[in-house]
Amino acid sequence: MATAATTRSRRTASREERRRQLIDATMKCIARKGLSSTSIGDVATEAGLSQGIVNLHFDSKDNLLTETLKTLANEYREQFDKALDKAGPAPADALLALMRMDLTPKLLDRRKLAIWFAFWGEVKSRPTYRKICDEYDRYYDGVVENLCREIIADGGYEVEPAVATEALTSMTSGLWLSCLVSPKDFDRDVAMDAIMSYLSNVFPDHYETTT
Amino acid sequence: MATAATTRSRRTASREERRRQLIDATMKCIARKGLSSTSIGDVATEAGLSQGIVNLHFDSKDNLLTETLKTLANEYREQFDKALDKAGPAPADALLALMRMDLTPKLLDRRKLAIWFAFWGEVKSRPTYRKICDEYDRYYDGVVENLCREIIADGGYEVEPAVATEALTSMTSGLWLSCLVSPKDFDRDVAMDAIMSYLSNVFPDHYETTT
DNA sequence: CCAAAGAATGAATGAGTATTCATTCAAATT
DNA sequence: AATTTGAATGAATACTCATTCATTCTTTGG
Repeated sequence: MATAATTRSRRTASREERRRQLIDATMKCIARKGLSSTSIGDVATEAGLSQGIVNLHFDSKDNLLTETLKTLANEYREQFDKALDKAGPAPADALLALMRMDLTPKLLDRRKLAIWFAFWGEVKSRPTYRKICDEYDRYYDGVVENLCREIIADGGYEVEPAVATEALTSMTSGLWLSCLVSPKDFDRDVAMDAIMSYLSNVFPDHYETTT
Repeated sequence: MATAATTRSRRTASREERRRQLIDATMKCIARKGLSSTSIGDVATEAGLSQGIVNLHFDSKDNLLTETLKTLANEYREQFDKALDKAGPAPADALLALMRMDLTPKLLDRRKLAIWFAFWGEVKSRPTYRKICDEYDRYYDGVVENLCREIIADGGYEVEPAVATEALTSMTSGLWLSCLVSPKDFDRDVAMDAIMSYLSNVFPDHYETTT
């Protein structure tokens, strides 16, 4: 017992703990190697566990990936709701807070983006992925559209709420792509300015130009 | 034409013909089954040819995929250049033509989008893909930025050319995602309105509001 | 302290797949 | 026709990888 000092972390963990640990490992692998070359063995190794562990807790690789996507989407939603909560009651403030959130370093991190795009890349051929993404998107769009509607009513602007919503939400996901593909050129401030150029020109009374 | 191999007359085709045929088959497979479950055998079957054909013409699967991405990017660039050519000399017209092109049914087709996103999904883990995408993007951004610069100078607008460019190009790729994930809800007219809401508010003298 | 239950292992299995290459075939050349 | 050239085939090879499961290890409750 010379090596008694090595307090190996508990060999057994609760079901939820292990699932979460494996999902984290899956995300790391996808970010590093891509979805197409992430094997169940890679995930187990990344988690420091054995071959069979994934099927023990998730039954299949397919299921593991679906659960990973759900977790990713839930994490985003938590950020989203938290941003809404923190923002003041004014719709203009809330909308700005949501836009800022999308460019938060925590989210706008190439590893995280890589995972989102990995799943989006399979959306067409995997209806399950599409449904998950669609369901969450619908929620975000609803919130943004309501905010836009209030701002438009308040300011007497011409634009349709649905149109402004589409413009803003598209812009943020497009900025993500830009960050993923051209990390060298990508500038968070320019990205935020791009969003502000929309807000301050379409909703001028709510977002004064500071220039 | 169910399969490309309808012309059974010639068993042998020129090198370039076969390569193109195989790339087309690859695109179809990626759109249908996704990148991760497209095998070299699938591609050969889709092309109506035999197992070994891909490695005969492309040496490796990796190379086939890289060449497929290059072809996809070239096709986009052709559309881009053609749209620029057709548009009048006025920068505002040229910019509008480019935006319209991005929403052309020919490009905004879920099968095509699925291929783009499939490659973007692997960008982080495959430097080659990233380089190809980045290189083309740089070209488009340059053209759009020059158009924006001229429009801004002409209209005396406040916005930075780089900022307007980021806003517009991000919006179009974001709209693509929207079409891929929520095809039911996606509306081409709303998408075009979203772009117009930017143009007509940021460059009001160049894009009059028609409402 | 001892079972019983549950968690984790890791070797074995079998399906799938990229790549190779000896052979077959069609067209061009002599 | 006979020969040469290059395209195409498809069976064989040498992998990788998801899944299974008998066994081993930990914890817990009596």
